[in-house]
Amino acid sequence: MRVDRPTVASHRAAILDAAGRLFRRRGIAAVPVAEVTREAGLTHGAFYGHFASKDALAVESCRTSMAQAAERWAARAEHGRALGREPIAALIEAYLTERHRDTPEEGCALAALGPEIARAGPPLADALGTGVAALASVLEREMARRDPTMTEPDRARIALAILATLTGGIVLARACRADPVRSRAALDGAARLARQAAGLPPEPP
Amino acid sequence: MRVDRPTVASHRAAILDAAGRLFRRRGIAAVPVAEVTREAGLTHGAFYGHFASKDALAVESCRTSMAQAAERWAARAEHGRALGREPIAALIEAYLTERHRDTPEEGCALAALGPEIARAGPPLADALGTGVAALASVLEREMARRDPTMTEPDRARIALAILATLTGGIVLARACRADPVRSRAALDGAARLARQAAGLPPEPP
DNA sequence: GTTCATTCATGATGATCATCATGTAAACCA
DNA sequence: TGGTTTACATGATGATCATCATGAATGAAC
Repeated sequence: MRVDRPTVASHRAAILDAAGRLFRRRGIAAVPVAEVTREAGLTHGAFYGHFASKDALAVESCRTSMAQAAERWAARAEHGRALGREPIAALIEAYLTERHRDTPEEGCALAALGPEIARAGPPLADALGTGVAALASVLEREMARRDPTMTEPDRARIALAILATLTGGIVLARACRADPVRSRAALDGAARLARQAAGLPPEPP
Repeated sequence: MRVDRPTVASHRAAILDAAGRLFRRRGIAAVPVAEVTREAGLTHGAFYGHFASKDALAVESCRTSMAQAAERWAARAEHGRALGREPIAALIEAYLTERHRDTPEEGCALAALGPEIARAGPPLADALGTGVAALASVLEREMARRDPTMTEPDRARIALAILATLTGGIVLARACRADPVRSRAALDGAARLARQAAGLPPEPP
């Protein structure tokens, strides 16, 4: 049963989308190819017509997840600015939420899969590195806009520090999920510190 | 071939030690039981005399890795103080190093396995949660010592913020390992921010 | 409309593992 | 010291997967 071209494209997109969600929720190694295709409305046999291997899917999935995250960040910063909100503060608040902690399948791939992907070989690990650069550059751009006198290395360092605190905040909040008070405090503490790094007042307005 | 009691204990310890290193280096799912026992100088058949299952080993391994880390932190803080160094500053500097980034098998289990373990069921995830509490309490103790007027929730929040930045700093540095300059900047930026969170001067003395 | 290429479903195949079964030799104990 | 228990090695077993092979059905190109 052959299908028309747009349908083929939608099948590929569905596989990629299902993989993005399943991988972030359960880890790449823990998700069988057959489950990804089932979630996409296909059977396992259809898979290798779209991707060369599970590894290739992981690379592509990492790439798109991270690229989408960078776009979302840029859009959220812009949206915040349009509402008179400090863009970086808007990003921080949107990131360090209980919702993000509890729905990794819709969240940041760096926080959900960072260690697993970083352990992988060059093609996959490089995709993550590229994604990290994209996220950092969103933060750097916003900082440059606010304080054009800051040197580029300083901007980079601070952007990465914010990114580390955001990622670590979610990882930590998930790690102590069984203790809701502590988990909540991890989100709050990380958010305050990230605001501090960005030179913003400690309290959300 | 039976072995005497002390040898049995040393075999169990060797399995636990090998598991701790292999799991942190490659991830729990990626390491076969047979490899753990081989690394411990035994064969796969010996395993189930010591642990009920691979899952049980993972729980025990997480427990001991985190407990050892908490002891190491406490000792390092003490050692720093003995040398006239600010204890939290000493912890931060020891944590955010290229060596830690490059040798996960000797490093922090939270940074190496946090997401993978947090996804797991209660017995394993709870072990991580307990470990996080232990690490946080080392930081809280030091902060209480420096500023006894601080409220307990504030201490907890700041301790978790520091922990998030440390963990995130290593995760991030590993994620962009292919770009040495950026990776180094992630370590430096996270270290500065962590010092700031602790109320210390930005520059290492 | 006919032919050809292609997409998907079904059903292998072979590898990798976790776990279990069995035998053996040595430690423990009476 | 002799009988019993036990820790370990070897060698299944069965499950889970990634990947491949085949065939049917249908879009696409002429």
